[in-house]
Amino acid sequence: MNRALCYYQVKCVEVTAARERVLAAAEQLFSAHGYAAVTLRDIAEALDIKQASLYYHAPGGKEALFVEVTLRGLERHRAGLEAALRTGGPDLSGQLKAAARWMLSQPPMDFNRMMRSDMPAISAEQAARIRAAADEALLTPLEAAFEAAVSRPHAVYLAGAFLAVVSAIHMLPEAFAPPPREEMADYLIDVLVRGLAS
Amino acid sequence: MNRALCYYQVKCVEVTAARERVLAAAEQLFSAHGYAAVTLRDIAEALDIKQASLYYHAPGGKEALFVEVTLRGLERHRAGLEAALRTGGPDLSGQLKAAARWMLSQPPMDFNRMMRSDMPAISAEQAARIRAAADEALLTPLEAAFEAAVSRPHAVYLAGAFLAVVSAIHMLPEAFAPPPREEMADYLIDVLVRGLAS
DNA sequence: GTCTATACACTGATAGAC
DNA sequence: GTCTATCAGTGTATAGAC
Repeated sequence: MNRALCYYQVKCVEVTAARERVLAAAEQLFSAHGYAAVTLRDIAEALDIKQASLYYHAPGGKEALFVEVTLRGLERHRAGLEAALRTGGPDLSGQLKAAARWMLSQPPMDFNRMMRSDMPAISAEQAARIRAAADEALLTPLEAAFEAAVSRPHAVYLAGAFLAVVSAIHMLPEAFAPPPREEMADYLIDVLVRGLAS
Repeated sequence: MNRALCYYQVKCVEVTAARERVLAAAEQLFSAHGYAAVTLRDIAEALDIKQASLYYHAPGGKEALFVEVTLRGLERHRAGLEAALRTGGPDLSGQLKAAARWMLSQPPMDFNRMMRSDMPAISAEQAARIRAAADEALLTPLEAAFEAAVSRPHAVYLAGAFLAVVSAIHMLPEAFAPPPREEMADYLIDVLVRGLAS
């Protein structure tokens, strides 16, 4: 992407490495606080550069930067989530625990906030792209896993509930999460699979 | 509150009624899109007045307005949630379904976004007040209900998971929620209580 | 690649007329 | 109660030096 900036291989390495720092900082801040709450100065400050310098790496401006890192993050989520579900073992419980571990290893994504606060703030076309990517990256693979494991209608509800709970665990403030978040997730997955009374 | 504005009873009625409109519009917008994403002009536009006119009803400005409607909303949630849990019947399932119905009847609150995006944008003291109110209004009553019904550790995890799922259902875009949200909530509560295999 | 300087729009907030 | 007018501060974005 944006290979136009890279004329020689040796140069390209440097360019993409520097650009990576920008994208990573932007992704971290956007995913943590949302599009409206994060300013370009916040991102620049995290990189210890000035706001205007961001335009060298992200000539498209704030919205394009947000869309790029969000789509990138969703694509990474899709790949990691599908891999986790595939390698999590034959039973649903193990698959879900692997999926939760994967999600907890990534920068937290607040899908509710993305849909209700971030999407209305950007152009309709870009919002539609992100919506579709989020659907394919998160809901679809989880829905398939539930569908394959339990004979129940509305597997998509279960996928959505799973996503909501894991996201909520991920976004707990540090003060509220002294036990590892993975343990919380495992605990709640056991409840989901076996029921409260077990 | 702010009774200083009311000198006569007859005047007071008008004042509080007009003020109510402002608070309701502010609460709706803030709770839907978050503190940073909503401008005073957005609120004024929803009321069909000019931005400066808001300062008659909310002399404290944007942050004070946000804190007031948020605390008000949380207090309403606390009262309604406790009532629902009390009147939901003897079994946990009925209590949770009543609680979900209550929450779905209210303007949706995105607690994750509140904690991660809205709180950092306001003063630390006000943020602490809201955090404490949210804890007491939502987590505490639900935790007590789980604790009373099932002999399990970590009832607070279950309370948090319940909140996350109901909030997520509440915030689904209309396009994704043709079946009544109450049915989704009931479905997922049944899964929670009885387990996936049932 | 990063900087300074700056243009321009938007936002929160105040003052004062009606 | 609501308005117009206005201001300072902030945010995005561009131009150009180094």
